Amino acid sequence: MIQGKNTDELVDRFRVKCKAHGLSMTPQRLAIYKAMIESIDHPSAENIYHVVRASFPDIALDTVYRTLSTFSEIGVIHVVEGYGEVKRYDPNVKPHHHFRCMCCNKIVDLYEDSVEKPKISPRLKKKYNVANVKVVLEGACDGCLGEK
Amino acid sequence: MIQGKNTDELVDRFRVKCKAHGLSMTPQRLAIYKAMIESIDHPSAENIYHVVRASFPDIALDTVYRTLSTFSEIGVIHVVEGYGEVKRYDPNVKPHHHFRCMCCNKIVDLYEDSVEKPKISPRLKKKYNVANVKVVLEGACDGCLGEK
DNA sequence: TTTTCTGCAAATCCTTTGCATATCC
DNA sequence: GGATATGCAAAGGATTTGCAGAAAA
Repeated sequence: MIQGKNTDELVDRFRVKCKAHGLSMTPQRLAIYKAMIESIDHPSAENIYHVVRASFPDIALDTVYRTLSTFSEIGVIHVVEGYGEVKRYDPNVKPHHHFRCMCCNKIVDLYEDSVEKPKISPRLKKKYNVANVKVVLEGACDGCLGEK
Repeated sequence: MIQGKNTDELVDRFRVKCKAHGLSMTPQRLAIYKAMIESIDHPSAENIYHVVRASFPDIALDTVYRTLSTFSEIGVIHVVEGYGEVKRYDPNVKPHHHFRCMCCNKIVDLYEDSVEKPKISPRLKKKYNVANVKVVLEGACDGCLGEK
């Protein structure tokens, strides 16, 4: 559950946002959204499918995929870890950060002098045995802006 | 090319690291590694495959996959963006950060009070039209540590 | 000569798509 | 009633695997 929110408030906002984007409110969509906000971990499409099947035995997995994709398009949810991109490799094994162009997916190395490592509380560092910290700036590169 | 490095130095270290891990030095592996360090952007397996085919017309794509996977296991390269994981979704659209357990892939939301946003130079912010900054702490969660 | 790699082909896994029917507004 | 969403089935793309022959130590 999201910090400092309750289900009803979230569902209300969800309805408003769907309407604003001209999306029909179907029981499947509502069930999928509710399953999302009641999830503990950050679920996959398959996870949500299994949860929603309890109330909708006939729902299809591809409906879940389609619906989650729609939701992320209208900003009701976000995709984390695994953007559907192919694997990319980096020969640079020294600590550094990345910029990623949201438009063409170019990735650029950034070094400590331009991006300062975020400060993490010692409590957190210990709690999660933090081995490394990744910072990714997302934006648009020159090439992509030039095209517009 | 990696900041402040030259090819020979990198290749030497590569040879040492392979030997240390008991890996044979094959011409394919050398060609793949060289293609990696000479790459501009962070290449995919397919990208590397196309480059290496210029000198090794018979190399198979799965060899490239296998080799890159081996390289990342011995720490010669890293995987960036797209860890081969399934897509995961987040119902929390407020700005926040993540912890990811490298062992079980659990993802936990972290808020501003425990992870301070990294400072980014205005030059960089402008250059890349930075829309958002993602911070991911990687480590091991309690559950995974307990198992050992 | 023994172990380790490679290429080939096939398999697997995740996700998307086309289409007819059902549902929403 | 017209537009939109769903379920079904099949396709698509990325990555992995089993295996036999080839190359490395």
